[in-house]
Amino acid sequence: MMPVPPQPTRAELAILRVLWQLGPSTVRQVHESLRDTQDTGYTTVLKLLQNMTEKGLVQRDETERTHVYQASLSQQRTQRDLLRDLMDRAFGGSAMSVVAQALSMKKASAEELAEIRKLLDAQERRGK
Amino acid sequence: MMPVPPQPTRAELAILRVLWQLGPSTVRQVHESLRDTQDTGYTTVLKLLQNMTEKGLVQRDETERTHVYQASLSQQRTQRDLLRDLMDRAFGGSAMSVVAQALSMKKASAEELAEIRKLLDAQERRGK
DNA sequence: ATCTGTCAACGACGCCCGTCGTAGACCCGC
DNA sequence: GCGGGTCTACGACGGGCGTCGTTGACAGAT
Repeated sequence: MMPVPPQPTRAELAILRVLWQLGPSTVRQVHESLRDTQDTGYTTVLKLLQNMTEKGLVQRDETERTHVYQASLSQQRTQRDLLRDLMDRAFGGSAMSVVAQALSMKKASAEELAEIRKLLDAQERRGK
Repeated sequence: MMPVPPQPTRAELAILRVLWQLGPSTVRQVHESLRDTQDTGYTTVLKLLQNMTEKGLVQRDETERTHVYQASLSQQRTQRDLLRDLMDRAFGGSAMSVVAQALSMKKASAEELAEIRKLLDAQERRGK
């Protein structure tokens, strides 16, 4: 039993995104949902999911003949881990630099900006 | 000549961080500066830098016997590229999700929060 | 001229990742 | 029961990455 699964690779993350969107799914479902953007063979998806099961990234229900996979960690949690990692590796651990870059990248809409302000308020309240 | 260099790997990014901090440096300098945190052999650093030269991630001045390396892209630019990539892969391209995660991760200091507000103001002004 | 240390270059290795071909198990309809 | 379709399992491969050993060139000191 792996206590905390390792970070997903690119291909693995693509699969996780499908699982988060669809919920518990079979290989076939994942493969077809992935077909739209990627063109990965069926067995490739299967192999990935097997590897991911071994790593603890997904959990497999094999009571039925066609196994059903679901992500072990929530999307939120995974996003947090990935962002934390990048923050440490590329931004010297500075959350502010990340925010600055993110803001400078895309012209956020007025609503988004307001949303962010709300987040700021909440954060400030929590901090005091 | 590579128009736009590929994304640096983990080890490569560690080296870039040193180059950004020290400015143009020799292999030895990079190696010693890296010694504090990592324990990578000298030849490993050399090999990495050679690869990175080939990829266009760094530029090499070989007029002197001991070559001098410097990063091709600025830290800002690289941070932007990396964050963009992660945003697309893990956050569905939503800058706001990234900001939210970043804020929720670390309790930012009051000064940092104020700084972010300033960024927001600037962004809003630019947007209109 | 020789020795010693520093440096770049080259080649090799082990590992992981993504990909796929193939085989075996299973189920269903005929 | 037999054949065709679906599914998992297994093994292999090619490429990239990080690591290092070794070699050869060069420079400065003795």
